[in-house]
Amino acid sequence: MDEAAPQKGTVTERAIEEIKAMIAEGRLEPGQRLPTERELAARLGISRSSMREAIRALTVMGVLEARHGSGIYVTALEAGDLLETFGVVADLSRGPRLVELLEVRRILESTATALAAARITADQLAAVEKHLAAMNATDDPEEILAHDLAFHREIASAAGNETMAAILDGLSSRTFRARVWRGYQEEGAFARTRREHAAIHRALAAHDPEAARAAAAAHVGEVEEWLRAQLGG
Amino acid sequence: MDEAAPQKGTVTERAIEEIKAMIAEGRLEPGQRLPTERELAARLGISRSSMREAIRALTVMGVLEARHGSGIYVTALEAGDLLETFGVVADLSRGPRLVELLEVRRILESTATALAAARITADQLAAVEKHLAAMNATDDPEEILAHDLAFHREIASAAGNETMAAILDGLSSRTFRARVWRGYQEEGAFARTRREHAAIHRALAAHDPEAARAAAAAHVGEVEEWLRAQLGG
DNA sequence: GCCAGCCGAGTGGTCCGACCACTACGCGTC
DNA sequence: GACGCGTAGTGGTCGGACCACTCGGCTGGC
Repeated sequence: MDEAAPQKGTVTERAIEEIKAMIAEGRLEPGQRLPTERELAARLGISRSSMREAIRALTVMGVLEARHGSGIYVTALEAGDLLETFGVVADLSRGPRLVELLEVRRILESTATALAAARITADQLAAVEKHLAAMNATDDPEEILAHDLAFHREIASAAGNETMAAILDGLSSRTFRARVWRGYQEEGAFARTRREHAAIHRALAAHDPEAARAAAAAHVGEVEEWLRAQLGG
Repeated sequence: MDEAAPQKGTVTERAIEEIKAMIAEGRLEPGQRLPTERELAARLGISRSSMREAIRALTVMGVLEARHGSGIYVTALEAGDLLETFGVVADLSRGPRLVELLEVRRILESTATALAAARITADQLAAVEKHLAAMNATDDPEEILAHDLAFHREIASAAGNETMAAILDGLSSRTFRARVWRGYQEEGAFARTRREHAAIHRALAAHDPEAARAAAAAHVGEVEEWLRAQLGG
């Protein structure tokens, strides 16, 4: 019938492209359920094993979601779904690449904080303050890190760009920060971090974008410079 | 013997984490060859099928590279390898998400262009000019788009941050731009785009970071505003 | 002695069929 | 009417078989 398959690349890659195209062209809507693995495989004329590999790849990328016993669904395709893999990049980057990543974070974080200063609501500001207080009230590094992350996430969210917030979240992923912090805290940078956070909060409360941008840039730049020095000598 | 497996999640997910951990902890170096699929599967006590799904997922993410008949290798783990999936995000984003993505691009592109203005060498500037000239010398939309992409990639590269360049490359991926351009060009924005590119080039040649930042921000912002208007009404 | 070509072992790529684990829905029971 | 059980159907896992390709060593001729 339709043996026009050009045979480009592996069959699994073709399957991946096929499903991506279905979504991009609107043949599959976010949240919609896909045909079963067995039918998808039959439809493309490939084995279920190959189709499963394609589905797994898209699942890991956050495009699809497989529910055991129920079916395969397209995710909401929101920023958070698709940008989760960004954390992997941060986890596997090393050396000079890590500094570059931190530079990207500095650029985005400073802009996001500036935007947040202009737009933040009272409720959002209260949430920021909650994490700031919790961060200063404990000595458990684990807990401090968690509230630190939430602190910045809340700010990024207040900037009104969920995509940017998701990227920043990935750039500040757990292992990434933990790795850098390990040696950083030992140099008494603890107090400095606390001061920087206070400065950021002050700028947000005053709705001062320029001050917020400067404070955020300095905050990230601090770590950036330290890391650069570590690599240099 | 060692039945301490906590059984969290699917076996494939565990395999993915296992391999990622091997790389993150330095047990696997960039470029190094992995054991065979069959051995990896045996080592983790899972079937080859499941292991293949894990490998496929990591391959798509740009962490691993499978060479038929030869073996599986860790990629160089350079920015380009890992951030290739970023293009998928751009391809699948729609509506408000697309505007947010463009906003992120505006922020990064303007900063990258400003950095490039300060650091660009004569050779790099010549490369930029080459694409600019080629872009203005043809009417083929396909070719224009290609040179447009190369124009910006060259600039991002001159900024000295390969990670940022890779991200911008993903944000400007083929289908992403083609999709937006389709309707954009019809409104006579062609001449305006050409003027904006000229302004960017002028700022680069003059080594004027502030002018470069403004020109790049305006260039991206132009498309951003148009897209925002499309969605609004 | 050297080089070209062949060839086989080993690798990833694909397929098949079976079974397990879980979910969802309907039917029967209370 | 609500509850609970059973069953059909789904994704998850497994094992084995075969194909397509790569690469190194071997063989043969020059």
